[in-house]
Amino acid sequence: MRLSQLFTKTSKNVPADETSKNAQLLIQAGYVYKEMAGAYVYLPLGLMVVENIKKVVREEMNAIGSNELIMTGLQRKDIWEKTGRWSDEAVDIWFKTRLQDDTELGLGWSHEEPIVEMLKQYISSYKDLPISLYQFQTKMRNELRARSGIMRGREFVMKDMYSFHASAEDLDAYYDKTIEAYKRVYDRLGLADDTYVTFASGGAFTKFSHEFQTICDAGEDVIYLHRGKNIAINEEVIDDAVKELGINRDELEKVKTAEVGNIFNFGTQKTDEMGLRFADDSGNPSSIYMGSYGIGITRVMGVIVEKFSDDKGIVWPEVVAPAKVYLALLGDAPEVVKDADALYEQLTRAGVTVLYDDRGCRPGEKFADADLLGIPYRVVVSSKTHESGAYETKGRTASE
RNA sequence: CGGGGAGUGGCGCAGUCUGGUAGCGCACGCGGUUUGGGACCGCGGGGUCGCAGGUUCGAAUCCUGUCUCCCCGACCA
Repeated sequence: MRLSQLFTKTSKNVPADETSKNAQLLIQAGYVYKEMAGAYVYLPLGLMVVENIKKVVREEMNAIGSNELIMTGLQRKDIWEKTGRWSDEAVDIWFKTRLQDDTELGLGWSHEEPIVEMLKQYISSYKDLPISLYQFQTKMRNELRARSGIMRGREFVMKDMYSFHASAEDLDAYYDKTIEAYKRVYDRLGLADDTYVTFASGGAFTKFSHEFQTICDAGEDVIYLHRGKNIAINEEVIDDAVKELGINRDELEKVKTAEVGNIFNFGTQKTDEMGLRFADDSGNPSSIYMGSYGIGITRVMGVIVEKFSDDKGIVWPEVVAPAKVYLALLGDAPEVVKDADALYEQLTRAGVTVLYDDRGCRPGEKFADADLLGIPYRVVVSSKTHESGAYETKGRTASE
């Protein structure tokens, strides 16, 4: 992409009404625009990052046999009433609205109930199981207080996956498979070193659910960690977990984290409540086992910015960066422009993503923007490089 | 929802205490000089001070109400 054609620009001033690092840097660099508290526009560069994260997640979910779909943002009241989760007492973050004929609707904050309802039409026999489905959805949650920039919004992009099984064993096996897939996701996103599979509350069928927690000062969670044994426990279940796992609490280190993913074993509770069943090999109706697995895509983006930045700006891991190379054209000498144009084309043809800074601004501004934007590699094309016949390249974090 | 802070050109701020009809930096436009780490000089455009009401000859400034934003807490299937 040519920067001369990009409508956003970087700013020297950071917004005063944001104190979180991720929001400041993302707004300053032109990745996001704040529409209101907890709701951000993903501008062209920001969208590229979101899509890059989604690509990694998509590949790993596909690899464990899940099917992608997109469900609706509008949701039916009657479906959620079946599990008692329509009421504001049960779920206090609902955005609700109504049709012109006064029919009440909800804006999706999760899709467990709707997907179970939908599957009644597609699952009838054990031959139809197991099934795993996922989507990237904009979730709407009426949080009391939005905060931490894009890390906790009222509207955010989430990957949610749901799996359905004929037996508890089959669900357990898939649950474990998903844990491994999630590990690969965070590994590819550059977060592996600081991300822990964490025991947490909320399992309906098992004692604990699992969360993926990334060490991050801007996070909202606290976990207890044993780096050596690779054990992590959310503060909310620390007493139970210590007992259950037979470990000494004193050996655990207390750290602040951000929840970047979670997985739930629902057992047959939800499918039973909603009447989703299958015929086993004897033709008898049987309960279906369900798992639910989430990754906050935009939150992950925020966490990455929080963790990977320096005094000059963002330092994106290569897989998520909006481009791999920042091509800085210095000066406007025709032969130099020709060099840069040619290199841009050559790299693009070779499948290397490039932000081509063909703007008429001064070198210092281009270097500063390259750093602020956090592009992994910078290539300079100038009259000097035209003379020498060699381009200058530099890694984002390399010193001059 | 409780506590604290803040709303003044697109962004960052000063001015508010001690009312007299708005200023600076960035950004933007024009001209010129520049051109390897966010250049410099000159000229210029853009706000009526979150919104509503009140006090006053006169309100960004005082009073009342209200909306919004940020931080801490509570909350977070």
